[in-house]
Amino acid sequence: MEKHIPDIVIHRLPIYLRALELMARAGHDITSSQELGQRLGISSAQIRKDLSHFGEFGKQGTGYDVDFLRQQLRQILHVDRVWDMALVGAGDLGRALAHYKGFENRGFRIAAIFDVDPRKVGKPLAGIPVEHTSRIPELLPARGIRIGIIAVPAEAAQSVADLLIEGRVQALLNYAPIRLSVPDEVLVEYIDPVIALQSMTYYLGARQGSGQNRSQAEPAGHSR
Amino acid sequence: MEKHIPDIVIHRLPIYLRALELMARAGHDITSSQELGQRLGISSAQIRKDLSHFGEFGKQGTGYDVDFLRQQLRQILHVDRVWDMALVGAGDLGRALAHYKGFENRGFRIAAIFDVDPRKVGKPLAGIPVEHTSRIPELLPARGIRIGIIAVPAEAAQSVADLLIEGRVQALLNYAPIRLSVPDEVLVEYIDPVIALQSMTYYLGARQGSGQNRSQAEPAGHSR
DNA sequence: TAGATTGTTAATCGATTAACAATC
DNA sequence: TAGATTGTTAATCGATTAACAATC
Repeated sequence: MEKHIPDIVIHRLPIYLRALELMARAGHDITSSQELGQRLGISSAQIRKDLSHFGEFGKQGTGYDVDFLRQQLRQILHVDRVWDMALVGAGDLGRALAHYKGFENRGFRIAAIFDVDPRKVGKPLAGIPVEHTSRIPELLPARGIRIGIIAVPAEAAQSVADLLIEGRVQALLNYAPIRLSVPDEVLVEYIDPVIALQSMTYYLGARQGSGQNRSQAEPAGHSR
Repeated sequence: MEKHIPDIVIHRLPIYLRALELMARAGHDITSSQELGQRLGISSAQIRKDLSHFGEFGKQGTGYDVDFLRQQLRQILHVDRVWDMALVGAGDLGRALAHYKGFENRGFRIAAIFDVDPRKVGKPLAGIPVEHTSRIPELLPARGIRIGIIAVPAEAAQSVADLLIEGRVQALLNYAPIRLSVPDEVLVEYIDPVIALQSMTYYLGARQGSGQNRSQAEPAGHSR
């Protein structure tokens, strides 16, 4: 009987894990909620509270064993295994993802690549043969792939999502700047750099620039 | 005398804007908080509350003029102009970002590219000459660039951030899977696909797979 | 006018933090 | 033992939602 754990807590765990991996590699054996919090800009109380949803991992007076907590988080997040993923889109972004070294060791691997461009189909990318997008529903279930990455233009993203779902995928990482409509049981995470940039320019706009970049005509003024 | 607006509200505005751009392109003239909310999976009350921080943009009984609200949000987020950005890292990811069409029309442009690889320096990428990373502090201020994108390996990310800050950059978009330490006044947003993926595998792990992907040795079991 | 939807208030809900007993 | 840090409780803080008067 699992009690419900807030989604926002789940989203912080990978950040804790990433910090612990780094500490482990730096030869750190022991840490504390305070040290971890300082490093991440999070209060120590919050880290202890978050972890307490899953069990007791520390020792009073000492803190946490870096490697033990790391293993526990890997289990909790289910990245103590390797998840095969299907990448759709072999353009520039797809290429970058296919070559990305950061998946290895963090629980993920691109195991299949799809594109609609006949010039790309058949040729390997990062050692993986590119298949035609239309074959997604046929090929995925047999390979046990449960995660899809969408790296196609916005116009194609929804139809690719539909194909992936037909292929029994349960989680989508969407790089297209568009909201997907999917069944309730399918998880979606979005990556859109412009969304991140625009929340920074909100704050930047109010500040002084360098004085050099005012060449562009400044429109009517701020809201209000 | 601006009252303080919660950061979480600011982070939702670009999502509203993106939806409005889409509606505008689809020929939608008018919308309502309800329609917008349904489309985004957000309550209508929240949308009205968020917007109310900045003024009154709607009409009782009618809703919002799509184009007017879109223009207002563009002003509020300061993307009613074009922001020049410096891209650091001309590898696969840098290439993908340099060619990315999604910056145009949403307020951004890559105006300078840097890399340390002498084979890349001097050659153009997406029509922009690649300069050596060491020239960042010298070149950025003169060009009025206030935003930097970090697309280099994790090991190099902090030193690149330091160079960008020396070059007077005020906002960083960091693709390296590492937390940067920067002065308080510098804004940072992080993009790490693995963080997004790991929060989904938390939920996926508890579910049934297809039965085919159990070939990999399953470790000790779930937490607890 | 009747119907619809806003902007806003007050109530609810949930997340963060402070504090501390337990204990290594 | 003295010092440190956990896990947890209760208090605080902040965000979301429900409801509705205002009004187009």
